[in-house]
Amino acid sequence: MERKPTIKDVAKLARVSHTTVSRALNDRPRVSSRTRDRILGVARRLNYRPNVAAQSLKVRRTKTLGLVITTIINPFYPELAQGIENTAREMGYNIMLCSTNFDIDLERQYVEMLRSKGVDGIIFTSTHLDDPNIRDLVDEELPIILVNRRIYDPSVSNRVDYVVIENARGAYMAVEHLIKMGHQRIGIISGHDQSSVSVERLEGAKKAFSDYGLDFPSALVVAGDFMKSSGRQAVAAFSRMRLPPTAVFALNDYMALGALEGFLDAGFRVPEDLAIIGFNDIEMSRLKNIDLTTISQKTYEMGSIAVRTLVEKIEQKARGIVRQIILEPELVIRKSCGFSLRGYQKNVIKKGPLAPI
Amino acid sequence: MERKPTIKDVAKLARVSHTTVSRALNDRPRVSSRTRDRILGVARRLNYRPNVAAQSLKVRRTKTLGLVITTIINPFYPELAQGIENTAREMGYNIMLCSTNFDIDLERQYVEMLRSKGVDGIIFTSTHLDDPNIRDLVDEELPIILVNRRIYDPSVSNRVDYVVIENARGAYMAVEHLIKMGHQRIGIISGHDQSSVSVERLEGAKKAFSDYGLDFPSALVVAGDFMKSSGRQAVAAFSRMRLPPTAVFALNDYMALGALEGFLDAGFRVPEDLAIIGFNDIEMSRLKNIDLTTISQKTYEMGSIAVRTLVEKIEQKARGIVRQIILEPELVIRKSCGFSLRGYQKNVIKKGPLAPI
DNA sequence: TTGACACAGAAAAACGTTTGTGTTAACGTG
DNA sequence: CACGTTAACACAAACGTTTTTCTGTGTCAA
Repeated sequence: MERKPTIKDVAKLARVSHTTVSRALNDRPRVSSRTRDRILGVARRLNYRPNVAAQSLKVRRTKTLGLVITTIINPFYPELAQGIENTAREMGYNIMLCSTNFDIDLERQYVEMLRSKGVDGIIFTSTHLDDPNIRDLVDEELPIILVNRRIYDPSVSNRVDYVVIENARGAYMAVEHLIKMGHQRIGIISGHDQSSVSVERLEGAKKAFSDYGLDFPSALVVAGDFMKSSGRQAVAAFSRMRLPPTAVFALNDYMALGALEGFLDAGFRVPEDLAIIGFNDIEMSRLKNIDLTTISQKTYEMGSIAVRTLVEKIEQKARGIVRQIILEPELVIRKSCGFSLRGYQKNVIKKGPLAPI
Repeated sequence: MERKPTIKDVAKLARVSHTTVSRALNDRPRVSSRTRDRILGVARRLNYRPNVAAQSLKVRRTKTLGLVITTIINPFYPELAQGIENTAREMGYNIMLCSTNFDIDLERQYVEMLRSKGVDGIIFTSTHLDDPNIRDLVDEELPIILVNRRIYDPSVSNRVDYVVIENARGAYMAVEHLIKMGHQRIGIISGHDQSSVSVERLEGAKKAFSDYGLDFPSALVVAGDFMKSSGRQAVAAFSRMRLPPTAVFALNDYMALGALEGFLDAGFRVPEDLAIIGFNDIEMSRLKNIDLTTISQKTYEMGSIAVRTLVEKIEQKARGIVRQIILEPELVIRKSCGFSLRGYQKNVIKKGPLAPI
């Protein structure tokens, strides 16, 4: 296997210095169009491709972005990843995929790898509430953007870009929907407690209860971890309660689907015996025969926006400006809460929040 | 933001030459353990991290693998990607994610990018039957491995590594199951015709029909593209037929689920009125209330094996040896074919293949 | 006719590593 | 005690680019 042609090989054949070749290739001024064409011709003929390692050693950028996620198995992420990858490609960047499996130490290792490999920026979807890895990155001014989750650490939280959904509002809508359907004993399956998503959705839920004059049912909150199996396990916990819930809000769809399975296995009918609502609107939830009522967000868009924002920062156009983008959630009513069964009107008309939202 | 520390900064503080630092860092012989420790200490103190661009410029490897897939949206891929990513990390490699959206020209662009970035090897899951990009790569002896799909081009097919499932056998099992359940008019939703997966599953299906003394129902074959929506569209095609099928074999689960939706929408009951079987056993198929009967394969394993095989090749341990690995499919009986409803025995006992398989 | 000035191009330095070749000093060994 | 060996390290070249600085050649106005 003969060596790959370098810029010098091109130079030799085109009878110019390698400097000139570099200029021609990069469309820089000081080359006549005649020589430029000649050089380009030779380059094509040799099938020349620049050595990116050498380039980035010199210009200190790699046109590569790191993407740090927890696990691509969680069906929320593929759509996000697709939005990220497509947009990155359009903008001339590649994506380095890193999955941390929820392990903050693995996250640290990955961050080190990414920095060592000289990525131009990092997209985080695995942020912990006070993630030390992110704190370091912010301090060192490597461009990063947080997606879906954000960081609360006050020393960095207002210096870092992010794009998230308005989780509190989405959760509010979810719980409100259940309340309007006539439920009072609403179980909640929470998520990983180091995730802002969990905190904010819980907070939104609380506000809904309070606005409707109900006590927050702390006893009905079961800990989950955003994965399907934990939804299933939550069902076991619910069924051991003296007064089990009549409806369940799972902080994400994946757990909601696990819960759905659990309830069906336990002989419940959904929505007749029990209502379930989730959050995210992943593809599974949309399946006929599943038809999970949920809060949707523009996941693909979120990824796409994240990349555009990050690249703007990298390419200096937005240095110094902090961009924190919050997207709108939307209630998607399907069948898992019995809306069509019971009729919205009957239960609702007389039930508005006690105070305006 | 002050410059990142280089090997020379470490050298200066440790009062040795940068050569010695390099040796110490890479655990090479010619350094006394006393100086090694001193150097390591300084490196840690400075938070030194090697510049991978410079390294790979010198040693011509990047410890990075390219992963080329069609689209991560197809739920078959996340599990595969997870297997690939986890194993790669364990072996010290990073993954560069590229999704081609089924566009062979985009695939070419990606391959160029990957080569330019100097990846040590590429994992392909988007292979076309006679993929010119792969042909080129094989000719240039860049280590690659094909996953899930393989290439037929005789000039390369026996020079390239791959790990696939025995598609023909799996499809055989699927069709056999339907035949044993008493079906004769079996519709088939095919996949992308440039994919070996499609060809081989079709072939396996044919053999099943022939072994059981049935004609291959060419008229009942509808073209799909492995995506869910095409499964749905296939239903429309089926329902326009004079003699519609009583059972459907979709070449993958994703299309099977689309078909399932289509049939349910059209008022069919599954499995009572119509049986559906898929291929891949993606997570969606396992959902309660979906319960798609299908052919399963060890997807995560497949990714993991692919990486291990590729890395072996890269690290010279297996240069020259061609490794073509074929995994076993397995029939997973759930509810979409009515097995439990009708009872296997009743229909089957007297129906064996006419000739031994 | 002579500077001034573009212009096209070359030469050389630099990016941060790794590695082959020197160089020195200490240490045996006969 | 002279000589070879080894350990421990330094020097310098090299990897393939980009970029700054330098050089030569026309061209044009004064």
